[in-house]
Amino acid sequence: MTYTSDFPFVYLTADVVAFRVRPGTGLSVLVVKRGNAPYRGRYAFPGGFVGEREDVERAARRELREETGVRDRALRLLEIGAYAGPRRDPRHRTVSVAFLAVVGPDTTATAGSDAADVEWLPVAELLGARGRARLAFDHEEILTDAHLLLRDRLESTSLGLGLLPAEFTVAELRQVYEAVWDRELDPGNFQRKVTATAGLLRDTGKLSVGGRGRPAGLFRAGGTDEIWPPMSRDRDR
Amino acid sequence: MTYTSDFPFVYLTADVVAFRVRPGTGLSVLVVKRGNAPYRGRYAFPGGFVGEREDVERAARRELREETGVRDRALRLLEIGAYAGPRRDPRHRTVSVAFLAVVGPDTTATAGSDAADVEWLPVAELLGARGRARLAFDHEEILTDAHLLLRDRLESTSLGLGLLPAEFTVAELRQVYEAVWDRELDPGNFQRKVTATAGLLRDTGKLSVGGRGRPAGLFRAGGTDEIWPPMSRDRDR
DNA sequence: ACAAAAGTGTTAATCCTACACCCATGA
DNA sequence: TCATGGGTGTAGGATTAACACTTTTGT
Repeated sequence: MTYTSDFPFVYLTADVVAFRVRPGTGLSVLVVKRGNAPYRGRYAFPGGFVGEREDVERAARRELREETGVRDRALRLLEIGAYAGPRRDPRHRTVSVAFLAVVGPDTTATAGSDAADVEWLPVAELLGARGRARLAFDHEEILTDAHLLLRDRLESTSLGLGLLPAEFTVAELRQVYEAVWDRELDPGNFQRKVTATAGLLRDTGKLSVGGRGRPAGLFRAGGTDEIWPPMSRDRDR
Repeated sequence: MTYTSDFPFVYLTADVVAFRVRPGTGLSVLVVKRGNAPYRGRYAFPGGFVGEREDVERAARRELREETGVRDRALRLLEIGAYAGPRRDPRHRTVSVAFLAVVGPDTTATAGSDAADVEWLPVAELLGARGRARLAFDHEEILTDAHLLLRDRLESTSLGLGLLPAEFTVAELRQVYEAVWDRELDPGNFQRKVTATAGLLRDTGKLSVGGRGRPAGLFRAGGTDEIWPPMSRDRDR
């Protein structure tokens, strides 16, 4: 059908910047290789038009589900911001509301119905000096903002727990922080900090198996979202 | 003219939540009384359509200028978020990008060209139990978000300085914090904190005149935006 | 036994809070 | 002189950073 309007209008899309952390590859982000112009061959974040009566966050959640199969209702999306520059899409003025998502290390990319290449790419590759011009549209700016938001939220919220399986050790949680902050943390102090923050972690009583050294306790998310006082709080980053 | 589209589209508007602090009335926000349906008689934030080739932030700046005369290029707008619910405007789907602005205490509301009532209303009146249903659309939610953002930014940035004249005393800055946080602060500790934060304030060498008690030093913004370690950092709020 | 990783103890530095106290002005 | 607010001094508490040290496992 054709829509008509007496005023200038824009298209509305929802984009998702989904982060994942794996021991080997560190912090990665989910991208789709574009098969068509504009920006053919470059990477873009999963996203698409918001349905006529659809909520923007719901659209973002739908995009994430289509590319990863993640349908966790508890998964929270954080709004990064609105990207609305008049020339950001050469075809038509488009406003994208971008959301940040964190998923577990076992989340894989499932090729979308349009047979596009869906990949997890390390953030360092995309934002480093060598990685420039690999992202489509203004998605490099979106990634920069998303990365900053992720780093910031790890300080004072439990967002980092979303990057782990349901049960995890304190060392795994520390490695998540080290990957996101690109910085080593003192194991002892980290241990004390997260276990002393009331409600952040729940001890399962179980111990991890395998691995070198003394077995570690297994924890689950404790339900509290706020970390107070915040983690880190250093100004060298 | 008439615009046509093969896809569903939305209107794009920019809204400004401008805050002001005055000794008597505390923290207030700039609103426009609506003269037409929908929500006739309720208050809305200054805002309007973004021009076809206009940047959203520029549109917000234009709206603020039209209602207050403020044309300060240095005035920074902080994005609060995008408001895009499918039913937030009963006439047509409209996406509003809302910005936070802080202006000096002498900024007055200038009636717009559409002769609408432009007023500064205390935030407490609009968000308190008695003030419910005085704002149009989803502007109560926007105000809540703006208020939270303002309170948060005062902790770690120099944003509060925007609520003062070019030259001010430490006590005036403290009163700004007290108005925004709705909480009394220890004058001595506040003095030490803001003067010890490198680059935050610049001492003019001049002293305030009039007023009771010992004259206070007059300061200007020092240029640094970051306050580290942050102000306040208490969890009683 | 040794290496490796988990987890605890300890100390010193930093920063904030509370509040005492002196300073400089108007009434 | 007294009240008022500006500004500094100081002691105690909370939190962190650095690192030593013990615990518990695999090799």
